[in-house]
Amino acid sequence: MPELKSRQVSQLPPLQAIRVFEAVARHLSFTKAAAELGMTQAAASYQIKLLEERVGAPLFLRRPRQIVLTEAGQRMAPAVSEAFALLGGAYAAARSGADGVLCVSTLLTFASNWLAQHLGSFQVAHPSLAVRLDTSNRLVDFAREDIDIAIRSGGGNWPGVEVHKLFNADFTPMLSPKLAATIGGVKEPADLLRLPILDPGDIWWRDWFIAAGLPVEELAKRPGSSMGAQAYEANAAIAGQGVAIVTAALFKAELADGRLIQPFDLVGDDGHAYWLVYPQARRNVPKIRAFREWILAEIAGQ
Amino acid sequence: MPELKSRQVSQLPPLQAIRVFEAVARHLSFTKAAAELGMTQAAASYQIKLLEERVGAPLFLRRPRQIVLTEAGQRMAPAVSEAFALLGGAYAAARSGADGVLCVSTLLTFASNWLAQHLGSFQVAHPSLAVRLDTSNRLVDFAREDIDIAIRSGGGNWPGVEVHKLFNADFTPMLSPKLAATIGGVKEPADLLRLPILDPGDIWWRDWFIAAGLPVEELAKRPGSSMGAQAYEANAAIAGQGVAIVTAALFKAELADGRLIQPFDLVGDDGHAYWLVYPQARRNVPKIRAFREWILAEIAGQ
DNA sequence: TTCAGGCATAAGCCCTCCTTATGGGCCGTG
DNA sequence: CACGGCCCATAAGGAGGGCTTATGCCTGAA
Repeated sequence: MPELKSRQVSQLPPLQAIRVFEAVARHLSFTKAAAELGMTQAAASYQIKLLEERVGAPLFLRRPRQIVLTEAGQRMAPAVSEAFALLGGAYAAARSGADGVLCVSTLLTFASNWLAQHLGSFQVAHPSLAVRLDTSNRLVDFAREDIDIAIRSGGGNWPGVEVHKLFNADFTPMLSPKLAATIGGVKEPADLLRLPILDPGDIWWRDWFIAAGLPVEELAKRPGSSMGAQAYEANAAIAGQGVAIVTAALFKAELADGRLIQPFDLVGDDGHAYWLVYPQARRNVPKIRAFREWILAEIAGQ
Repeated sequence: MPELKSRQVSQLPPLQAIRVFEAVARHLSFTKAAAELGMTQAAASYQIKLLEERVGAPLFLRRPRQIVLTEAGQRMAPAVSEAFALLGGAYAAARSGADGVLCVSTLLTFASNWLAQHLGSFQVAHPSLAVRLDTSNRLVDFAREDIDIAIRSGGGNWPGVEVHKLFNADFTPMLSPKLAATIGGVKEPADLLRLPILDPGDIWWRDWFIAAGLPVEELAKRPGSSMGAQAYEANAAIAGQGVAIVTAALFKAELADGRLIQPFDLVGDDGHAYWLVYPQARRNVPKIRAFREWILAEIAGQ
């Protein structure tokens, strides 16, 4: 589409030439401007000549020891300088601004039970980085959502993204000590059958029942009601409403202070895990690197 | 100097990519922006990808039927648009501004005796063009002075410039009728010897004396005092102070109304002429073309 | 289900733009 | 007054950026 091109070219200045012009106008020297721009004096001369032909008038007067702006050049220089300052500012803002806010997409339970307790140390380590949490159970698509990094659970084989395993998504029943006491304590898996089971339709219950040698049919009999997130079911369990099956690693605090107890060492594991995920192409972006290094160290150290 | 280059590149955005970004951000469409810029959709996609890598963050979210700006993109877009508006304005101003003022370097006599009487018709024909006269006898150097077009006298063979002959710089004696009357009229060349001669050192006098068969030695006897411009000597002649040797074409008005008379048809001609001169490279600049066409027509028509 | 619209990607080529090399003009200096 | 230095212009040549063409994928509409 040559006609379009020519139209375009005629109404917009050649940008590289303008960049050179700006520098030359500032230094009033081809040589110095070229040095600033990291090119040779000849290149600067070439670009200015190009621009002068485009504008249709000389922009500089070549005097013996120096150059000065022509009338046309004087008209152009201030606005051009201002425009470049704007561009530089916008660019820097986008760069640092992008570095200044980290958007983390995370699963609800991970956010409330792990991030909430650990994020403080990240913010201490990176005071200039603001973290914006985006809680969602969807599998985030980095091309479609404004997300820098995500916590996902699953098999870990997603294309186009870098993944780091945080911990296995194992699962084991948990309940409040008070509820356990109502039946004189939970000693063996079968004791659970005497208690309400939260979200009995969860595949995890089935797996765990099988592993524990309990009859799976019992699950089907129960009223099924899922709350959609481990954190909610754990809260229900803490409130004494039943037994939840959750990932132990996410409830260390509750286990430690006795709000929940884990009656059996037996944990189920379907091979799923919690993963840190981000686009491969962005692995070296500072804020992403910072978050990755922090979370991996934090997980390893706890 | 690779280190300079890399420094530079890291602190200034890639301009072509930014230009594309601006268009894409405006249209929220790669395809439309590419069309506006006169390139293919693939090229736009390529440039945006490049810029996103440079910025370190995606600038657009690719949604099914459209794209939207990311946070980083939103931060960048307004300033970038503004910067381009500035650049466009500056460029246009330089272009049209340059078209709006025509700087003419002219010889003093030509200015006062020809341009002053004719320029009006040029300004009527080109009301948007302001003419700035720069009177000087120096041979103007277009590279060093802010001059668009010049009137010169001389042989007409200057390198690098376009020349058009206006009229021959011939020369012939002129004097006021009153002065002629003091010796009973000037009938033949020898009569001049009885009158004061203005700037007898002028080479033109010598040439004309030879052509007229007068003794050249007479000239050397006279007190030499040059006024440096034909117009001044002509004024002296009009005032009756002596005989001047000037170019007839420049004094048509004075001859017509009788302030001056040209006693002899004999004119000298050393091959010099008055020329219109401008840089070859700028022959198609509108204002230069306009002035050239006007002055040639004016000269031819009078 | 098919079609159309829109973006991404790969391969390849052209042309821009930069470099090196050289020359000219002007200044200061010995 | 000649010489060297500074600065810009110009020519020739080469490398790589950036564009095009071609193709694929995805999604929403008919």
